[in-house]
Amino acid sequence: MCSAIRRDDGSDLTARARIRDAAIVCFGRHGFDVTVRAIADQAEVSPGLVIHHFGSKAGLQRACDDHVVGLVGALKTESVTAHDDQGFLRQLASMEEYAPYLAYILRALQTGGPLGASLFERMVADAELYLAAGEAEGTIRPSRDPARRARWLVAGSLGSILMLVTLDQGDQGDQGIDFAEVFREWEAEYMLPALELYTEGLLTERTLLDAYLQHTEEHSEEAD
Amino acid sequence: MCSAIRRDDGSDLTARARIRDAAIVCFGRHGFDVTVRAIADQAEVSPGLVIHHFGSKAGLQRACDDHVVGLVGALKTESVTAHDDQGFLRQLASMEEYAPYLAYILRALQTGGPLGASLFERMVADAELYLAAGEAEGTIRPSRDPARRARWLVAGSLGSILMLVTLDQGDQGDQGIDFAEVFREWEAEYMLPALELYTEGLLTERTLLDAYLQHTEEHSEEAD
DNA sequence: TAGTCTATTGAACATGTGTTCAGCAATCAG
DNA sequence: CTGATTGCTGAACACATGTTCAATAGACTA
Repeated sequence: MCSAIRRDDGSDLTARARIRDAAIVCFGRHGFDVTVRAIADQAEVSPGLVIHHFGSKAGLQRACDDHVVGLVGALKTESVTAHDDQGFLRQLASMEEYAPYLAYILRALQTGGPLGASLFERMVADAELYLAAGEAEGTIRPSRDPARRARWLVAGSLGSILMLVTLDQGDQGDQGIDFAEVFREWEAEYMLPALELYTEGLLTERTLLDAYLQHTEEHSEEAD
Repeated sequence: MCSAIRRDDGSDLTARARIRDAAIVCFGRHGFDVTVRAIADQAEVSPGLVIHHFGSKAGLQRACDDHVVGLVGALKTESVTAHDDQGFLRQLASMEEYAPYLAYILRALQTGGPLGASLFERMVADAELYLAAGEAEGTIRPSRDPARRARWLVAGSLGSILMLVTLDQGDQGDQGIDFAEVFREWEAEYMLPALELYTEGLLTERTLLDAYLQHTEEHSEEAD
């Protein structure tokens, strides 16, 4: 019935699971335009079987999305981390075996679509919680609009990582990117300016902020 | 010889130029996977002529890249703007007729490749100049590493815009995105948290920054 | 051992896409 | 008007890719 047979190469996964995992690897490495045949090769399986199990390439991608969100949910609940706004991605990057999932997630964020959007919203919500906690214990400055600040921070740090990965590495030949290495490099390059900005700010005067606050205040009065 | 004939619809461009412009529009709207047939339709021209003029689809994209960098260079020299780190993109967005080029540029940044990388470096260089000028006149705080700060700021703001555009809008049907509108929305959403962060910072204590500075100092001593 | 069932194959099909090429029409020289 | 040059067409070709399906192999039941 179920062919979860132990195989010669040591893997003991159902063919269905093997195909899904191979697809996650391929999608992450080469983007969502990889051919079904390439995925089938990676899974050491015929192209027909891929369709047989998932109905279509779109169905396969949906299965991958579902598997990834499930995995992300498990990771989140099991470890109450979220130590900073990139904590979750960092956690993934630190574990060698999760590299394919990280690549898949970054690809989803880069491409857009429902998975990317939902993951983004999730990270925004986490960041908001974390910032609120920091604010409560006095390490984070209060904001006039905490929700938007959280979105802005996540979009900025996530977008910057994505941008740097995209511009630096080309297609990287045929092997995946070492994301642990990427995060190390990112830290070496940008930890200093980020901390500088976060503790000391960028502007010496309040004029721009005050002008903006006054400007919006006037507009909200007009709306009354 | 040159068939720059005035046409019925009012355009007086060479077919070559018309194809190039159509390609920029299509690449920007739908990404670099658009078919040459779609481009040919947009240019009201046969698919064969596209290849005849540019040799291949890759050649066409190269021509588009060249045209865009030329246009960017012209814009930069003619107006000595760069009023903030996104000044250049904003300038493009403010001019209705440049919308296709803006879309093309964002697509190039999102996809990676030589054009995206070179544009990014260009913006980093501009931001560095602008920040140095602000530092000289006292409105911008000095940094321990101005070059990296400029990169970090550009990657963050550019990446965030790209991220928001990507996640919000799907393929947007068949018409392009109104980038002037996008920037307006972006401003309404994130101007406040950005200004807050830039003037007041995020952290209340210097402990993280000081710890990092001490940590790197120790490491540089080890290197001696 | 024979039979059945199901996971799996791999060749074939339909479609989409980049590219080619023989020919057409329009312009211009004589 | 004739001939020629040239920009241009659109049908055809080669190939890649998602998908189908008849045939196969391998495991389990009796």
